[in-house]
Amino acid sequence: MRYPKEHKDQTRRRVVEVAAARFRREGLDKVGVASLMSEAGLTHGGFYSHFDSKEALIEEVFASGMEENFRRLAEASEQGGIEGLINRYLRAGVREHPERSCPAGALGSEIHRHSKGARMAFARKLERTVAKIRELLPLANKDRAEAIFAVLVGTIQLARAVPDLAQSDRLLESGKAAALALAREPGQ
Amino acid sequence: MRYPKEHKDQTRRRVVEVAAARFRREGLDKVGVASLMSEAGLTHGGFYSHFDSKEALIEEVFASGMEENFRRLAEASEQGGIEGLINRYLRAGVREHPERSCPAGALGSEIHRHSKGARMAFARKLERTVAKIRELLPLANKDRAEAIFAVLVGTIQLARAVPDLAQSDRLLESGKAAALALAREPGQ
DNA sequence: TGTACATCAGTGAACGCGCGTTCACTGATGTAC
DNA sequence: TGTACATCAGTGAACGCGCGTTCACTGATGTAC
Repeated sequence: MRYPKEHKDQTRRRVVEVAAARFRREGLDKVGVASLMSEAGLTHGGFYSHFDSKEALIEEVFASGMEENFRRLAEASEQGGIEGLINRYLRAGVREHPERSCPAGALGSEIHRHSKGARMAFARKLERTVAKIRELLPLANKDRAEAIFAVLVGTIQLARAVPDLAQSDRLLESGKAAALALAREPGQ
Repeated sequence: MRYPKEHKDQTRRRVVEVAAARFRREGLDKVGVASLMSEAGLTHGGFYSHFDSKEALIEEVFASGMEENFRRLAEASEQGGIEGLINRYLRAGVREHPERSCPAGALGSEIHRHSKGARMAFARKLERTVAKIRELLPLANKDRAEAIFAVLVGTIQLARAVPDLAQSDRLLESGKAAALALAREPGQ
């Protein structure tokens, strides 16, 4: 078929994008290579001319996919500082759409079972997000950046897991209030 | 073979126990019925005289399994109050042994993809754990119980996901300090 | 300008494997007579 | 007390299915002459 030279890169990026969404919604294990490729408009055989294995795709997704989420959080913080970021992260709409949400929230408990490469890529993303939070904090509270992120991750997961909407909403509110308290109240 | 009357119940409990450990270590999807039964000393065919489906076992595990973890947290809080509970939850040893750890930490991001029954059973466990935390808090901070639990869940997951031990240790320390701050510092 | 050929992204059949589930069967023991 | 039979927890072969991966092939287009 001989495509224009940038064609293969475009295809690869499309597969990564599709995977980034599907993985977050359905989990890393539940999404098959064939269904991924077909959603990208291709057949499954071609997968291996782009990636060595499914695990290699997972690494790529953690390394270069899921950027929309970080961008959205950064934007929200430009408008509303740390409070803007917190509210954006724990919006009710985010609970219903894991496919566009934070990787740590969507896949947190699965990552440790994957390759070193995937975990390293995840760790780099985590560091960057924590750094973003840290720069929004007053000097005395900078060492709480990791924990603030942990409240957000834990809260969105619990809010998704619980089937009762009222209980879920309460979890979100409690998480927002506590994350904000950690950001603003003076440390010991 | 005709076994004594309490035999079947014992077998069922053994399967639930094995599943509770394996699920937390390997994930709900990665553990097969056959391997579960063989670890319980049985063949896979017998599974369906105990449970309607694998999903029914998952519900049972959330409903009645994983009790050791709650008991351990309750014990730690009898000795050391909320600080004892927090330190127990975020011990380095817990990071290395998801199979005996908190279901929310080990499976948090997978639960929302499962049956209503499983999610309801999880929600009940969550409520009980949050109530336990709440009773350890000073009056002014009782509404932070959910968020304190969320820090613990988020922190243990991030600490497990990250491959660098130093980064992981930092996450645990930050989580402990923040959870304690939420418990002790006066609310707004 | 026209023809022959090399390239290579993508195709689709095939692989071995483990999954969840079904079902006819086994055989030790409790129960009925 | 001794024998015949019912029970039922557990067995293991078989099912259809989707998985990740391999590989010989296709065929439109860029390149060489």
